[in-house]
Amino acid sequence: MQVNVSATLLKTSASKIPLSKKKSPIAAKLGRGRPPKQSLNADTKALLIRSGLEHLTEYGFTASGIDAVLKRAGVAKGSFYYYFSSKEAFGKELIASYDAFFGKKLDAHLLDENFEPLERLERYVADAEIMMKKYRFRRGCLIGNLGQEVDSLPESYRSLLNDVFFGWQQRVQACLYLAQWRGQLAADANCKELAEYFWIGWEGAVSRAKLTQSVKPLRCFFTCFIAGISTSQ
Amino acid sequence: MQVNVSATLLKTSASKIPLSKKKSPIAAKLGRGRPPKQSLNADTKALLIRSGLEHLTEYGFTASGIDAVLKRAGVAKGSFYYYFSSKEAFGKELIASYDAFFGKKLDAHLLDENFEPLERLERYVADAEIMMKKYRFRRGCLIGNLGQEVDSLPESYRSLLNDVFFGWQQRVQACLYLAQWRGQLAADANCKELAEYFWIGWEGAVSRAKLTQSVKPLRCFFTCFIAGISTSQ
DNA sequence: TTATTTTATAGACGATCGGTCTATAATCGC
DNA sequence: GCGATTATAGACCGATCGTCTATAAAATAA
Repeated sequence: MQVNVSATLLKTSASKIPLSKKKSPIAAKLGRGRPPKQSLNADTKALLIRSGLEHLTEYGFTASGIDAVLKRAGVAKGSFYYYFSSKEAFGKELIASYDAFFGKKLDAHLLDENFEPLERLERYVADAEIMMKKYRFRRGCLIGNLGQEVDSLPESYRSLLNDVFFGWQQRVQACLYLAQWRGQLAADANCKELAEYFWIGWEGAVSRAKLTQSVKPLRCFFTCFIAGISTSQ
Repeated sequence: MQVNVSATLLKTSASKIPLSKKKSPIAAKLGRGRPPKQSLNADTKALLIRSGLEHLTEYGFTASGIDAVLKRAGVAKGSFYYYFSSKEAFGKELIASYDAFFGKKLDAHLLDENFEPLERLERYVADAEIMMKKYRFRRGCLIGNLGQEVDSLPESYRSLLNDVFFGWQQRVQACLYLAQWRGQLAADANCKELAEYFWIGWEGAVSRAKLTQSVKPLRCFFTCFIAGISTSQ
């Protein structure tokens, strides 16, 4: 009812004087302003971050428009710029959020004492496979995506992304050291370099899995990676 | 006359906004039309492709605007849409051009009988290092870039990119087979899979080299790759 | 030569979309 | 209650993409 009224008003004013900033005589503008509490919109900011992660893991930063993120979240633009000062700031929060989420996942696998170190890595990879399949190979790695387009991004992103990769690398490195300690990896293996090597190749594998829409690149990578390090003795 | 009419219409509709788009009264627009032959503008189309390659290897497809490509080439828009029906068509020609260029480079190295097969691969990698340094780690691999953003691209691009990768993979595969034939690679090595593995990891390494602006990822990748395949016997 | 067609360039234009900002309303603190 | 704060709706501006017209050199035909 009120909805109809406001729609009519809008249409009228729009057709006649599109630029007029009339104070609408009837303040019955529905939808404007802060909505009633009953909206179970738990946390708009968290919603936006979630939506942003979904979009950016799929399309990257440049190709992701604010509007699309908002639409998926069912939120209006005004809210976005209430919570984030800019797309750049939004991206930084996404990086932090993704890093936190992903770090936890990595730890859950790589510190899992129920399995041998290299098995833990394998289980992480298997988990990633499941997730990629679940999202039909549309979502990749946020950090990998942003890393590829870093030259079109705010320069401040570069070190952020490098730091995230470094954190992941250290986790894998620790895992490899443990394997080495347990004699499951050659004593002369360079765990630091191998950890770096792992992430370099893994990001390539995720990217290729998106392109081919298949788990094959992930498996190819991990199979060869393990074969390569386990026989170097 | 028609010009004036349209201008008038425009002015009317835009009368509200003081954005006077003056049509210069004198049509002495210099530079209009086909330019004199003396312009040694060898081949505008080739120029555009070259400029496009430079841009897209650096920024990818989505982040590269037509205008930027034109500006770098010193060409006006009219020419662009004379040679290419759309940005999508342009991108396809870029892919084809890059594939041709890159295929030649690969062949030059991988078929170079002056070196052993694995040395040839190493020499390709060394060449890539030089090129990345030369362009200050700003230009990556066009196919890798587009592959990463394939979900934001025309769907027709996906198979194109896959095909290009497949062609490169076959070249490396042949090189590995030769190494195997010469006893420089384990007889039971799976050359097909290793060739796939190579490109998966190599693209990851190029991407990371761009991010870190360093050759280290390239070297890390190749060192570990070679170590992994040469000891698997 | 002169007239006509073809080739190629310059850049204005409209539609759309990204990011920012303003207006507005619900809620909170006192 | 009543201002201050919180949070949302959407208008606005500028940039970009692709189309379009105007223009003129070059090629071709008469």
